Parts: sequence; structure tokens; C-alpha cells
Amino acid sequence: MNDVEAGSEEEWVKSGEVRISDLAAELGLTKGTVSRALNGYEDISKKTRKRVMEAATKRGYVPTTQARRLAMGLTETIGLVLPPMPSQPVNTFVSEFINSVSAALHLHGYDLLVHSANSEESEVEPYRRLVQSRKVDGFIIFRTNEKDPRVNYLLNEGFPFVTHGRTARMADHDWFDIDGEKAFRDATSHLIKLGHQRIGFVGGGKEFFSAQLRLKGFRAMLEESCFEKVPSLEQPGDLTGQGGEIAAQNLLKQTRPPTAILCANDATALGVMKAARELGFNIPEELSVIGYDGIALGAYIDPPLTTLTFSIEESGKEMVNLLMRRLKSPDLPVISKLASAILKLRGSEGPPSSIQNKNMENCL
Amino acid sequence: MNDVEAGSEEEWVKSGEVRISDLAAELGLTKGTVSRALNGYEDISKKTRKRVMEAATKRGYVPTTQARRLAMGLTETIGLVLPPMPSQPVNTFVSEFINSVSAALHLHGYDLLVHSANSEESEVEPYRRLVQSRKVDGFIIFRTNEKDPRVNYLLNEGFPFVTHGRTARMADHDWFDIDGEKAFRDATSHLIKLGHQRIGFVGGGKEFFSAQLRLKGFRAMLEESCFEKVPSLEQPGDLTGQGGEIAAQNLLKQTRPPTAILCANDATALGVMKAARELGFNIPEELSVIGYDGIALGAYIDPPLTTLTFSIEESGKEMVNLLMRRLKSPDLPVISKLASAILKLRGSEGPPSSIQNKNMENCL
DNA sequence: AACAATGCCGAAACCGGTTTCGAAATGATT
DNA sequence: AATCATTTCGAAACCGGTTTCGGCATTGTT
Repeated sequence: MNDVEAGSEEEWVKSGEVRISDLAAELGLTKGTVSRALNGYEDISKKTRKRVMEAATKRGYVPTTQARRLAMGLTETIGLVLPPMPSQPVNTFVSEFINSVSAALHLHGYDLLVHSANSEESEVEPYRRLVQSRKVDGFIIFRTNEKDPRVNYLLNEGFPFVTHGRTARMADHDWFDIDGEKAFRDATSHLIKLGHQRIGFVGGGKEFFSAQLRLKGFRAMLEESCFEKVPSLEQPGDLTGQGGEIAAQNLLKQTRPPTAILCANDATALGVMKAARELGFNIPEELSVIGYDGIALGAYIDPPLTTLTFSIEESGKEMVNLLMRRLKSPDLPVISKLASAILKLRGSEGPPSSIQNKNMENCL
Repeated sequence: MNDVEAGSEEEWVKSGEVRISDLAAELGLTKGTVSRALNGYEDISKKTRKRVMEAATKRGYVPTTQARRLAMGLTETIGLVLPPMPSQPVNTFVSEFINSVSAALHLHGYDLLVHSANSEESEVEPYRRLVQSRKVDGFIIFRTNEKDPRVNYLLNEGFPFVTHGRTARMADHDWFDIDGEKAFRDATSHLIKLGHQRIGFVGGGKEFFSAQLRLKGFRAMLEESCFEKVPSLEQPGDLTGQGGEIAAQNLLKQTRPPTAILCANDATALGVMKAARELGFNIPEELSVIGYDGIALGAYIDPPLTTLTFSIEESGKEMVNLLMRRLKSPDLPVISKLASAILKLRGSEGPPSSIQNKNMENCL
């Protein structure tokens, strides 16, 4: 049923042409009274309130947002600054994240202002501008670095925000994060149980705190399982496909290449798989690969990418909850929320082709 | 160089604490004069203007956006409503698009308001709300349908907008689009030159105008090349990976399956490739596959996906240009811009394994 | 020196709401 | 019936800017 057509019934009133003063004049009231009637003040008689409400709906009155915001001294808008995107293979996270954040904000009557970062200027510049011009009441920050200038700026300014991911100053601000450490313990454990003895890891740069935590989980599980440390099996990356390719080449050209590679994210894993193919490694028979992010597309490649996945929708919701709490009561102690990722087996991992020596039992 | 640290120099002034009235009082002027001085009015002496400007920068004065907007009667904000995303495999387009639109808007002093569509309510509801509450001055619409309720609503309302993609009412509104018809003529031509005799096509639903245009280009090139029409080689899809899988099964299980399949987008192509693998078709030896969208990830799969690609950044820029023009002069005639996609060969297509009969020359 | 033309700025209205304060009307109490 | 408490609404200030209009001071003209 298409309810929007040529649209010419009786006296068609263009949306938003009626102001509160019009309504007041029509009802023989002052705009102050009309405002209070509509906003549920107690000092308005039931009869008057009803009259006002009915007139408002009949005339299609909707308060002008700008005026309301000016009067109330708030913007009801949250800012989200997109970090510069160096043509990453998979940005599916971003759009889904924006979508979930926007939806969650909407439930609270807030809007989402999306700003793009200009890679030529300082990272904090967009934040500074938005704060100074008072365009937003708070920020949603994602893809945090350990030392994050954005976080420092906003903390210093006393401006509300929530991060997706932890920072060095995580004790000073609200944050939401996925427990990447536990996730990689799980994934590593899974590979060990499959019989892998040499497991590689491709991380992100040191600046990505979350990638560091994933590395930490990887190491912890290896140590728990009495694996000896092999530094050459830990390769840095940059969370892109290209970085994954380079790292995989470094790993697979070794005399004793790993039989499995854990990747700090799915983009990296795709690069790793590409490099592995080019070097003649069959996946998963000769090389197991596990990613992190759970991008839907991973299910469509060959073999489908086993990955650690989490709910982006939940992330958005939780972050908005934290932020709304902060906006309501700026002086509450900081809180945080840690959600867990689950290992989604899809086929890019399996037992190693030749289990050289089953010495994993001598632990304990 | 981290310029944001503990930040305590002399008298640190919190951003945005100074109002225009403060500035005026400090200078012994009225706020009207200060406002005109800052906004370049001609009736301000050079001396005074300089004084005002210097005081403004020294005190870090930035006008409060809400107040300015209310006074000037515009929002300087453009709305972008995300269509409901049924967990599509590849939404990379969306985030890149948002990024480029946001950047382009910023050059004109405009902000981007991103709104998510609630799948439970009517498609136009978010637009209606944004219009009525006067939160935006115009819209960017993408993923248009041939009969598009959003377009109808906004046209009826006389509200400015630009679409990415054409509609049945394309003569009545500004639009930007990629020439999908030409793109698919090119791709089809490429396959024909490679020697393919039976070419399949997996489209989108009838509601996707752009997918229909791609089909049109496909058909046109076949006809030009004197191919006979084979309806069973044209399969409907839904622009998702799953749709591609189903369509591919329908195509490949035929007694004489096609040796190449053109897909209306990359997500579909991924589904097609997945189904082909499962049915034992080697790509590209036994089946060529070509997609559309140019998602970066296509370069990482095996074989890398040949696709029709275009510049999302250019799309965003052009659309913003069209919209800004419309906002400045609402009564100008509608204009449109058609950009072209280019065929990016990556490896998922090649000559058919057995060139059954070379009868393509008998055309002309 | 008288007068018109500019240059420059103050005063005030305005944008469209919200919120505080006080007064009038009503109802309850003694 | 006089007093007090309550309900209900009007009046006005306010949010922080922009823009129009008018007047004073200065300069230019004859």
C-alpha cells in the first residue's frame, strides 16, 4: 500500500508550517502554556491539556528541533568520527556499527552525527570542532589506540564519550570492549586440541590496543599448554589484507612453517589465505587459518573462514547505554562492559596433516 | 607530537564557554556589531573588525551552532537514512559512501545526520520525522527502487534531495547514477570476445531499478551480437549472497549450463562462486564469473573476482554538488549525472574450456 | 558655512521554543 | 464569611545568535 501519492486531499498542510505560536493563538492560550501542556507539566488542567494535544495532532504540529535545543541547552546529538579509511578490504563493521548505534540512539531521542576525518589534519581536530561549536553532547569512539589523543582531549575537556575498545586511560572513561584476550585463548586452545604444535600469530600494530590483547591471550594459552616461545611465529601486521599477506610470507617461508595461523582480524586472515595459496599451502589441510571479526562474507570464500565473532548490534546498544547514563549523571563513577566473542567454525581450520610428535601431554 | 596532554597552561579556558555577548561586553560593542564584524558585513570599520577578530580568536570564540541555525532558519545538515540491512554479506559500499558524502558535505559547512531505518515501520517514516522536526535541509538517498515511496514523499513535500540511482520519476528530481547499462554491455562484450556462447545473468529483484538497467545492458549486447534469447539463462536474485547461490544452482543444473555468469553485484557473485564450487565447477576454467561493485575484498578470494568498479568517492562528491546546487537555487531545472563503471579484470573470467561452435561471426 | 552623502555602530526585533515566577481563580477550612 | 491552600494559566525572561533600521559622526561638495 503506497500511502504517499499525488497527495491532494482537502486542505493539504505542508509539514512543519505550524509554529507553537500559531497553535497558542488558535487556542487562545500563550505559547508557554501550550509548551507545558505538550511536555507534561503538572500545572495544566486535564481539560486544557486535552484541547492542546488534540489541536497539535490535528494541525500536525511538531516542535522545531533547533529552537528546542537552543532553549534547553543541549543538542540531543552524538558524534561519531570515522577514522581515515585506507581502503581496507572489509569495512563491513563500520556500516553495521553505525546502523546499530544510530538505532539505539534513536530510542533515546538522540541523533547521530557522522563526521569524516581528514587525514591531513590532526586526529583530534574534528572532535575539537564539534565540541567548540557545540554540535554534539557526546561521542562514540571506536578503533581506539592504547595512547589515544582523542581520548586525552575529551577527558581533558570533560566531555562525555564512550569508547569501543580499551585505552591506556581506561580507568578514567567508560568503555565497551570485546574480550579479545579470552577469544584468542579459546581459539588457540582449539588449535592445540586439534593437534597443532606450531601456531603462528599475525597481529596489528602496537598502537592497536585490542590487537595487543589478542596477542596476550594467544601467548597465555601457549604458555599454559607448555609451548615454548618462538618469537619468529609472532608477526606484526596492520589489520589490513596486505599486512596479512606480508606477514604470512614471513611465516610460511620459514624452514619450519607453522601449521596454523591466528589472525588479529578477518581482513588480515584474507591476506594470509591469499599468500598461503600463492605459496602452495592447502587450507585447511596444510594450514589452518582463523580470523577475528565474523564478517559475513567469510562464509562465502573457499574454504569458509573460521573466525571469532560477536554481536555488533549488542556493541552499539551497550555503548549507547553507557553514554546515556553518562549524559544523565556526569559524575557517576566510570564503568565498563566486556562482551565475549565466540568461535565460529566454518572450515578454514582442521587438524595438521602430520602430527609430528605428540608431546603436548607432558604438561602438568 | 602529542599536542593534547595534561593541558594546564596559565588560565586554561574550557572550549566554548565564551558567548557573543561576553565578547561584545569585553569590547564595548553590542552583539549585533560583533556578529556583523565576524560575518564580513561591509558596514564595519576595518579597525573595529580587526579588534573583534583578534578578540574572538584570542578568547577562542566559536558561535553556538544551534543558535545560529535557529536565527538563520536552516540546519546546515543533510540526512542519510540507512535502509534496513538484512545482514548482507558486503556492506562495504555503505561505509565508504557515508565517508565520502560526509567529507564532501564538510567542505560546504554541512553536517551529515545518519538515521537508521526501523524495518517495522514504513520506509518513509524516518524521512517524514526528519522533515517535520526540521532536523535537515535535504537528503541523500541511495539504493533507489523504481517506484520509490521516499522519492514520492519528498517530491510531494517539495523537499530537496538527490538520489544515487534512478527512479521512475527521475525526470522530476536530481540524481546521480552509474551507467550500469553500459557497464554490462562492456562486460557481456568482454565475455563474448572470450568466446562464450552461453552467458547467464543473475539480477536483482524487479524493485531494484539499477539491476534492471544492468539486465537491459546485458540483453542489448547479446542482441547486438546476434545471440538468441534464452530466458532460462536469466535468473532473478536479490543482491545477496544467498540469492546468488540459489540462482547459480538454477543455472548450473541445467542440461546445458552457461559457461559464464554475470552478476548484478559482487555479493551475488560470491554466492554464485560458492554454489559453483559446491557443484564442482572450476572457476574460471569451467565457469567465468563477473560481479559489479568493485569491493576491495574481491581481490582476496580465489580466484580474485573480476568486477565492474566505480569510484565511490566521486559518487559522494557529485551527489553533494548536486544537492548543494539545489539548496542554493531550489527552482533550477533538475539535472543528473551519469558516471561510468570500468571492468576490472582480476581472474574469475577467461575463455570457455570448450569452444563448441564459433558461430558468432555470422552476425552482420 | 550650510548641506548632502557616507561610514559606522547601537538598538531592537526576531528565530521558536522552554522555564520561572507571580497572579488570578478556584476550592477547602474554620 | 474570612482565610488559606491549590490549581491553573499569563507574562516575561531566556537560550545565543542574525539582521533590519535608524541615528550620529564624519567626510565631501559647492
